[in-house]
Formats: sequence, structure tokens, C-alpha cells
Amino acid sequence: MDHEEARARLLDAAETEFYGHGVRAVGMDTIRARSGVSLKRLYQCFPAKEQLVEAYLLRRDERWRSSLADYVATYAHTPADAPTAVFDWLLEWFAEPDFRGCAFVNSFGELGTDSPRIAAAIRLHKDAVRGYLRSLTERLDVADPYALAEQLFTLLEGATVLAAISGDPAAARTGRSAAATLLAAARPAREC
Amino acid sequence: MDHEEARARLLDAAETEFYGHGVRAVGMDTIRARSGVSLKRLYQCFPAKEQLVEAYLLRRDERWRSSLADYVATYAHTPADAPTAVFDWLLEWFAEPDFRGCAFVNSFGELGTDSPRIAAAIRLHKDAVRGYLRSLTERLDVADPYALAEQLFTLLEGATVLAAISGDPAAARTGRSAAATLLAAARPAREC
DNA sequence: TGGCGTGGAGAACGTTCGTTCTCTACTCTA
DNA sequence: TAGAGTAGAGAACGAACGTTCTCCACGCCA
Repeated sequence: MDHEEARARLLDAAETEFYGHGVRAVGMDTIRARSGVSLKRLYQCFPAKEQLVEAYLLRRDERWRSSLADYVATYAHTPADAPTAVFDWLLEWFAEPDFRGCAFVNSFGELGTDSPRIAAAIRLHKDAVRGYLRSLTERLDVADPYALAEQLFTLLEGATVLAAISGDPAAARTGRSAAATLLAAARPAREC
Repeated sequence: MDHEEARARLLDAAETEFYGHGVRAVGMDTIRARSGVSLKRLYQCFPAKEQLVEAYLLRRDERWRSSLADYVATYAHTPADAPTAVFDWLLEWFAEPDFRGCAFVNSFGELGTDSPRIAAAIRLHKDAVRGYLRSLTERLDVADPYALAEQLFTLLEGATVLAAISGDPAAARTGRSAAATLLAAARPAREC
């Protein structure tokens, strides 16, 4: 097992355990056991737990946004369909058996106050999502695409929180219907 | 100091510390030090940390909803103003210096998987908020008040998450404008 | 073949956790 | 004043944490 594979297995274990139970609830020995990587190599790859958490969040950010963007690119045939497609993707995510809300929101609640590095990684993710939503609304014929993107972002975050706590993926449908209404209201009123 | 005062001081300390730093980050000795209640009395009032956390959440639920409902009752002069008044209250909450997001969302991320009692307290709170929002939309002349309440709930949760992570209370204004648009769209289209 | 450096297994370190125990001081009642 | 019960301060306990260290087995160049 070379350095790259050890790193990947550590990040896989970190993602499963930290996302599933919270960061503070999981010890480094659990990461070692689940990854099959020795403690010595673990600390060679990540000199401290905080750096493992940070790397886990950065990798999850990239994968999460890629998955969303790929889905929207595939299923939204026109720019006007993109915002609702975001919520279709959310519905699939919420229905995954190990869904437990937004990893970044959960980590922020746990560590945001006491770890500036992790707080920064979390803000990086949220800003990237915001940027992605803006790229979708900028293509639409609306008066204020940034304001619309912020509203969609708010719905996305709210749906995620409510789906996690209630356990009901249908929260995505509420977000979707609200997004559709906001989208319709934001379009220049041609038909009037 | 009698039993009631000890209990209140413990809950005050628990609220400050658990909300400010997360539950797992705060030890029982910190609660003792901040409350001025001896460890022996602490364990007489709350035989385990989990029960202190549960009591902290239950008390916060009552106070949080009372504060919101009082504000809305005071400042919303018509039923139609109530939904946006909710977001006016949020703006004030977000601007408080120790605001750190929703205590229930944060606790759920930390403990929701491993502590059924705390998960239940969190769901109780969210269901109570849902019920309150429904009581507001039921008074409106809209086709589906429950669906509208769920949309408002989604915006409320999303605004809270984004305000906490970004540190910008303006997230409440985004929620407010989206709520106003949804409210207008939900009203029977008399004027058309 | 023989030394040598790398890597794994897991013991060990010091700290902190939740929780319990000990000891002392004080306050009531007879 | 003597005795009994309560409460506080804080030591003590076992477990778990993040991190480091020890020891041994194995693969490489002379």
C-alpha cells in the first residue's frame, strides 16, 4: 500500500465515521481500524486530527459539488430547468440510507467556534455552492440573479436541515416547489 | 441556594457553554465552575450529562418560541404581516453577539445519531415550530396553508444556517423577501 | 550473508472526560 | 453542649482521548 492509497483509505474512513457520528465522537483509533492503515502512517499523512478533518471536508466539498453539477448538467435541458433540478438531486441525496444532513453544517456546529481552520474550510464550501447557484441564475432572464441565487441557497440549506432532522426526504419537494414559485416570480412579467 | 435556584443556574451555565462551544467540547466541571453549583448538587439535579443536555434543550425550546411568538404578536398587526415578522425577529436574533446558529441543529449534528433522547427533544422542538408556523398560515386566505408553512419553515432554517456560517445577519433579509414572494404567490389570484 | 532502514502492531504517555467518593465544616435539634 | 445529618471542595476512579514510542519482522544493497 503506497502513500496515495493510504491517504485515500484514511479519507474514506474519516468520511464514513466523522459524517456518521460527528468529529469529536470518533477517535483516531477508530479511523485506524476502519482504514486498515497503521497509526504511524496515519500520523505521517495527517500530523494531527484537525488536518484529517480539514482534508475530509475539502474532499467532500469537491465530490459533493461535482455530483450536484453533473446531475444538473445531465437533467436540466434548459437554463430555466436548472434550479428545480438542484432540488431533484437533493431528493435523491436525502433518500440515501446514510444521509445525515450537511457535513459542513454539522462540523460547524461542533467545531466552528474553536477551530478557525475548519471554520474556513466550511466557509469555502458554502461560498463555492453560492458561486455555483449564481452561475445558474446568471443564465436566466431575471432582474437580480444574485438575490435569486441567495434565495435558492436558503431553500437548499433549509431543506437539508429539515430532511436530516425529520428523516423525511420530502423536504426536498417543499424546497423545489418554493424554488419554482420564486423563479416564476423573478422572471420579467412579460405575460402581464 | 435552594434546589430551584441551583437548577436554574445549572441550566444557564449549560446553555451558555453548550450553545457556545458544542456539547462534547464542554465538560461537567466547566458547568460546575460557571454555575457555582457543586458537583454533588449538579448530579443530584441531573444524574447524567445527557439529562442536563436534554433539559437545556427543552428550556431553550420554550424560551425561543415564546420570544418569537411575542415578537410576532406585537409587531404583526394583521395576519398577513405575521410571516414576514418572523424574519424580522430572525434578523434581531442573528445580530446578537453570541449567535451561533440553531442550538437544535447543532446538537443534532453532534449527538443525533447516538442519543435517541436528545434526537427526540430536537424533533419535538422542530415540530413545535412547524405547528406555530402553521397557526400563522392557517389564518391566511391561501389554498394550502400547510404547504406554505413548510416553505416558510425551510426558509427559516436555511437563513439560520447561512447566518451562522457566514456571520452575516442579512441572511434574514433574503429569507424575508423570499417569504413575501411566496406569500403573495399563495394568495388566491383575485386581482387577475 | 549481514547490517540497515522502513513499516506495522500495539504498548505507553499525559490529559481530559463523566462520575463517584472522602473528608471536613456547618447547622439544626435534644 | 453533644450528636446527626447535609452540603461543599476537591481527590479519586476507570475509561477514552490524541499522540508518541518501543519493539520486532521484513526487504534492500554491500
